[in-house]
Amino acid sequence: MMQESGTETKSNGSAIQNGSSGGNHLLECGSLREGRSNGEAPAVDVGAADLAHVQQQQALQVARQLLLQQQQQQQVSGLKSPKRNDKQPALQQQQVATQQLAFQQQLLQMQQLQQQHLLSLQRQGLLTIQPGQPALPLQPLAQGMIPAELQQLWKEVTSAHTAEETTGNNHSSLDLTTTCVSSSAPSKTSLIMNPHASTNGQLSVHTPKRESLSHEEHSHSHPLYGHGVCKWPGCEAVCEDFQSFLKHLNSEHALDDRSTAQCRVQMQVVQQLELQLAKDKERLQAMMTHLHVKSTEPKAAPQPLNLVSSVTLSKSASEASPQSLPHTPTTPTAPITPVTQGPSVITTTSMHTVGPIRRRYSDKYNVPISSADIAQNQEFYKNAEVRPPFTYASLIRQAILESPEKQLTLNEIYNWFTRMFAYFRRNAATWKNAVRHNLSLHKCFVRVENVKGAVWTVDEVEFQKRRPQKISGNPSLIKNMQSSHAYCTPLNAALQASMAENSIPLYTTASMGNPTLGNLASAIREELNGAMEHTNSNESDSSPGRSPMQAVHPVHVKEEPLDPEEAEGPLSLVTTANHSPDFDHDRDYEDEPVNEDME
DNA sequence: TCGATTTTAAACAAAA
DNA sequence: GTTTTGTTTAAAATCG
Repeated sequence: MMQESGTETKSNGSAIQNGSSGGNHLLECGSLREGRSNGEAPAVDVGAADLAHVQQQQALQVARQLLLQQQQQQQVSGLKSPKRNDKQPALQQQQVATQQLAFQQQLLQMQQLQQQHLLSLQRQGLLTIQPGQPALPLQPLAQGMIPAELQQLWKEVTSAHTAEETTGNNHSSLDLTTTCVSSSAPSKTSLIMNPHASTNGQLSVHTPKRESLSHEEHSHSHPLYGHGVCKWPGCEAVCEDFQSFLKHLNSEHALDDRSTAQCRVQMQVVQQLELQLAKDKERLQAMMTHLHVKSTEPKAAPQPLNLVSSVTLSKSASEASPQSLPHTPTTPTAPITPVTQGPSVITTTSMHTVGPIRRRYSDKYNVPISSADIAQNQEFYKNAEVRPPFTYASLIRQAILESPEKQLTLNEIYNWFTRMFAYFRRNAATWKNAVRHNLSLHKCFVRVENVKGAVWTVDEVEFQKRRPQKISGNPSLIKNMQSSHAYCTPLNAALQASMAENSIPLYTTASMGNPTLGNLASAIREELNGAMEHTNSNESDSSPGRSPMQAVHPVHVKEEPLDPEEAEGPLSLVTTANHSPDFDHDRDYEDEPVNEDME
């Protein structure tokens, strides 16, 4: 009973209080982050140099353990002698040579496994090798595993072996601090295997602080254990408790070729992600520089470019959530709608300083084109409390057309709004009133008495009746539209590639996996093609502008008049929507009370 | 400047 | 009686 009624018509203040976005948004945030932390796109916050260094350390660590393990095995199998020392240099040398050979073979195996895995990743689109990069990271075991390094490593290991023997320390537990201390590389300290790792062969760099974690804490913070599942790459074995997890680790992920290779692969994955992130950051900076974007906070919440130049937050939104935008950490990506009205200065605060600004008709021609655009924008608006640059009528229509039966109740329309747009998770009183108002105002929305009650449908004919002549007669708009169409594709491709390269979960699971988005994509293609068709019929029949799109996504071209109403944005679509709007992928919102019973 | 359109606010009534 | 739904009016803002 907390719906907008009562508070709705009084002031925004109460509506703001009723707004669900705050808490829900945090939930989204958590969910998203968790999704990302599940392996696909780990948050890497170290510099490339640091990462490389750590990886190098880890590589050395792997190799050390391989050797130590071999040595131990040999000792256990009878090679060890109580008095084996310098008195038998020839025998030892022979052993050393054998071990070195085996060691190199192991390295080779690891390298091959690693390359296979990377190839696999590349095939899956999880990794993309840039043209400037080598086709595959063929450098031996990542960085530094050159022959000289191997020799150095071998010296370390053998010296450790000797030290172990001389100290009489022949128990099976390996303490690599000893190794490091006694090695010729004193800088490589702090490589301590934790108690768990010492038994399971887990490779990790632990700080003393980490070492001091209690068992309880550790069980909660172990990066390979979470939600009762082993998070070892490709494992996902269910472990009821931490103890069973440890057992599982020891049994299934012991120190062997496979585990070490997987470790190496993981390192490579992280490295690739880091490299990609760095490249994309650089790319973003260059783009923003090129667009004269003033941004002192590159990590600030991304903003849809079109929203600043063409459409920005409404007055109520600005007043209601003056800090919502910069505090939107979950935005996976900004809409890639291009700016078509000249260079605009985009700042992180501009949206709040502009005051009441409304959409322009020209937004129609700023709409993104490709499915990736739609998907990305969808994701953006789902997570960022940014006002979508679409009219209420367009949104309502889209909501209805997405429904399986092309009809929705008012409450279902409400839910669609809140589900698809974070912006509409607050100020419910305002926008719900607007929705109702639009439903009543526009003739294209037809109320139908149903068995369950009243539902709303869309009268497409009526919808498209409205002022079709306006667009075709405006050369500037047409030009905008075409130019937009022309250059937003590479933008989208770039983003899509970037997302794919980084295997951002949002992209793969939510955007691409959501049938609604595909529906939106096809719908907008239709709309655009219709617009282009219309445009071209008025100007010239040659249609170079749309050819790229159609080459990739041949769609039906609708001969339909465009009207400002439907043309306000990506969601104002002449759609043949036929997908079920069951938002299985939107579980972030499904459990929100706001969706079931708005405020 | 003007007309068209959209958004926002508000009042009101009917239905659930 | 309360809430939801639906209608209508009005004003402000935006854009061509």
